[in-house]
Amino acid sequence: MHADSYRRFAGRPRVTSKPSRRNTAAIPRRAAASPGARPDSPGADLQPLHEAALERLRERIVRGDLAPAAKLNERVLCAQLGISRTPLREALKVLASEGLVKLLPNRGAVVSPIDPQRVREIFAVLGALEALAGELACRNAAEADIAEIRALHYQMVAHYARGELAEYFRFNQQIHIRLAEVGGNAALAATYRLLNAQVRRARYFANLSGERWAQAVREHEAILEALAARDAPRLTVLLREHLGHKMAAFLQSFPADPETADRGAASRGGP
Amino acid sequence: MHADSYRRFAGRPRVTSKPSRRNTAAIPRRAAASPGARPDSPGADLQPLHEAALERLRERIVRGDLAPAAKLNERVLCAQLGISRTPLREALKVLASEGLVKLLPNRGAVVSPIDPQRVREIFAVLGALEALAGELACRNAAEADIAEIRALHYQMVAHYARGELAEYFRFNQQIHIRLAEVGGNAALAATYRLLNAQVRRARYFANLSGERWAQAVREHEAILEALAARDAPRLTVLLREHLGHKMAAFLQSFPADPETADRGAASRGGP
DNA sequence: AACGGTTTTATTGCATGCATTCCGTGCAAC
DNA sequence: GTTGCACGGAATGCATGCAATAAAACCGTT
Repeated sequence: MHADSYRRFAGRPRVTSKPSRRNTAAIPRRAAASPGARPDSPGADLQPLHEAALERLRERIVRGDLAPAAKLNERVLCAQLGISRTPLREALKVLASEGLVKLLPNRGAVVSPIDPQRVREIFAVLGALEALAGELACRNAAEADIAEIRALHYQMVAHYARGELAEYFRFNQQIHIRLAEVGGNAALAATYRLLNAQVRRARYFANLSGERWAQAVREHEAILEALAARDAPRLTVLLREHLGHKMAAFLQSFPADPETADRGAASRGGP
Repeated sequence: MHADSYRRFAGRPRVTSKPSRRNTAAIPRRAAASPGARPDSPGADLQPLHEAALERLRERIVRGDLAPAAKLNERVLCAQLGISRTPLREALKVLASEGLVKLLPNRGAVVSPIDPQRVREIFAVLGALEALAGELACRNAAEADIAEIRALHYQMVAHYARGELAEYFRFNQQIHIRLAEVGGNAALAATYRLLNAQVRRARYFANLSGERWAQAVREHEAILEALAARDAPRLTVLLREHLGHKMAAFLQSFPADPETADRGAASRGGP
């Protein structure tokens, strides 16, 4: 990881000199408005520090920058983010409620360790959510939405062709997120994002073989076509298979306890 | 502005080395400035204040004590809970991430208003989750789990027979929660609880007619029997129908104008 | 050297002070 | 009568200080 990624947040090391004006330098305070608004729009509301810290920390955890089980020292994070402990602690509480951080009372916070059993469980829930998402997408998505997903797909394929794993994965995630969004159910999309963030961290532990990677791309291709044809039953099956393969790839790195394996199994039931 | 003098001696020796009891868990009604002894309950556990505040506020919101769209004044809540603003604000941030509270930057927090469209969306997600929960319950629940749900069911029926709506509803909720739990998927249960809490508040807007109430009890009866028989396909259908009826009952009686969200006691003792 | 208990140190949890922002109010201008 | 704006009270956002707690270091005893 290049150190420059953090430079934007280390710009104000002297917060403690005297009671001065509010911190405005370390975390660039951009508009908290809906996507589409320019970050530097004049007159836009500034994002509160606790919210900025939340997003930065969540990003770092999901990206694996902050490794599972890593200790989160408040003082260190404050220095890195250039904020005081109050907004940082507010952010940590939210991350804990999201499941990305574990709070040990009087002993600080750690990044949630990756528990294979828990990952299995989340995969099962994601399976149910994706099935619903697929149905809603087939029914409600605008043609423009599908076109956008197709564009994302081609970008993803381009990165696949170049062997750019990180970029590939980014678009891969975007496709799944958009699929959950275009059905028009915001609560579904939010829930999907929440759970997806928790398993996204596990991707580093799944060794993506060349064959599996190619297969995943083919599966995405089929998913896209089923969506374009608005063939909900077929899309549901494809999504379930795709997720099952993804989980299997993960479980290869984390051997499963056969006794409890079926507890997290993806939902059955024919289309 | 007064330039407050900063004490330079940071290494101030600590006076106390005695194992003094932590502030409290029950959240005292008085200012915690005095470290003096207080006749607190003997079973005082060591729950942090922000966590205790979180649970209390969540309970009050879900129960409707804090009505939808009610303004949450920090100082008032601090006085009610007997804590300072720091842990209170941490709790509010978590409630916001759970969707029970809406934060208006620089303008405070309000209890999330009940948006019929959002409730519909959540019902759809709950449907997908209940379907998965039913399958897992049929497959994995221990006989003791089913017996426990049956016991809850009978208690619920008893309250129905007495016309005790609040108690009936409490057991009703417990049954659904347990159903999500006994399948052994903790992530599913947590997600279900999270979303369920958001729609539970809407129950006051659904006027439960005598006929609908009786029908709901019959539906629960059938659900219980399908679970006892571990008939997953039938259970899935029953759960979906039950949820559909619940949503229909809510949507029928929800006031057309969302501004009528003014029932319930917003805050006792407030101005 | 190992062990139990005590002091030290680092870190968390909470309360509080202060600057900033928002909103209502009153007054002036149109 | 309406609009615009300055002013003031009130509430929020954040930084910081202090107490409480757990881990680490210490130290004498066996």
